[in-house]
Amino acid sequence: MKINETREKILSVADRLFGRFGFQKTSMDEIAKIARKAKGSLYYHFPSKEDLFREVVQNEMVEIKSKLSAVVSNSELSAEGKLKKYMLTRLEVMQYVTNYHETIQSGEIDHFEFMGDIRSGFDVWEKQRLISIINEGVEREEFHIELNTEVLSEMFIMIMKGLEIPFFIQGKYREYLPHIDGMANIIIKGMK
Amino acid sequence: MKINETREKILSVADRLFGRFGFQKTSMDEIAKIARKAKGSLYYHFPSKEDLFREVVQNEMVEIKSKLSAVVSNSELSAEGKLKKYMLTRLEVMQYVTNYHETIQSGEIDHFEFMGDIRSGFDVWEKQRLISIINEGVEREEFHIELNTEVLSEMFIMIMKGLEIPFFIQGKYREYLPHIDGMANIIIKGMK
DNA sequence: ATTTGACTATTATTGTTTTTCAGTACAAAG
DNA sequence: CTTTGTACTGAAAAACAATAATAGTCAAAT
Repeated sequence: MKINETREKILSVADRLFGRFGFQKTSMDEIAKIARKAKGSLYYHFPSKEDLFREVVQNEMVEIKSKLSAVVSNSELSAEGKLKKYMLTRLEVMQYVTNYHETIQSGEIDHFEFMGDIRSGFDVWEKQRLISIINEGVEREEFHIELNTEVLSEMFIMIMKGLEIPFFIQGKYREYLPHIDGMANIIIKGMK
Repeated sequence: MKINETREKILSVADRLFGRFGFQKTSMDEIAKIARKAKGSLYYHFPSKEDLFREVVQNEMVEIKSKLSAVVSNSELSAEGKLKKYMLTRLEVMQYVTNYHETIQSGEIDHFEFMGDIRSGFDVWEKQRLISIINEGVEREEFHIELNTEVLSEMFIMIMKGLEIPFFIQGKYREYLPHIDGMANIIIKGMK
């Protein structure tokens, strides 16, 4: 078995278990056992449990960005379509990145400092994508905005972040979902 | 000392202590001691600790509704002005109703069933006020909405609720506040 | 270079004892 | 009618100690 296969196996099992039981209630022994690897192997590939968790979360982040990038670069969509699709995709994809949310749910958000780094890194990334969509809309004369593009994208992020908690933590995904499109419509109409 | 003075004294001390330490970590003995009343007096006026807490929360609810009602019935404001002021006032006033938030913060939201009643009662109340503002705006031809008034007010509530968590639990009041007005502007512009 | 499983020091869990606390009872007094 | 103080109970929580689980190491094997 090649080195990468072991690594990937560990990561995939860790992803599943962390996602199901959270960081605390998943032991390295359990990961090792289910991945059919010796615990020593885990520590050969990852310096610590926290580092393994970080890598799992980072992989989920790559997944999120990839899905959202596909929306941003979809040339078949208008700027308006991109904004709407972005919101929907974000909500959808966030529902499945369980490890990313685990730290938020478990009270101590800042227990891992790297979560702060990842989060703020994503904030910067997301802001740039939204700015790019909005600018595209302005260039194509789809949007006629009065506010600063930067402020506008911050607003969008604020609303989307605000929705994360009722959607996932409080489990109102199904309850709220039907309104997302109408909400996006209002906001976008306000930019026309 | 009149009967109501004792009652009020107990309520005011309970409000302070519950707000500071939460329901669990505030004892009836402590309330009695600080209010300079005998514990028997507390149970003469309130059947149980939970009932006392309920009354404290209900009082906060009255406070919230009173502040928001003032906005809704302020004849000097346009419908647009009312919507903006409503959002700002709601965020502002929520910051100080600590007991109302206590149950949200402490994980078990539905620990007290009466909280659910109070919350959903407020939801109904709030929806009606927003509908009334929006209808007023439509009548005065300030707004030209395409969506159902009811759905629109739900949207507003959704956004405002979404903001509660980052604002109070995650303490981003100061960080987000400057953007509220711009956000309200966009949404309102989308209704014109 | 990788993988392994026994080994240790630390942390978490469990079970037990002690203390705290909600709620009651009541006699006395304003 | 309202308030007080004291004493009480049963149930829940805090403190503590014994036990088990687990993060991380390492020497030997592949």
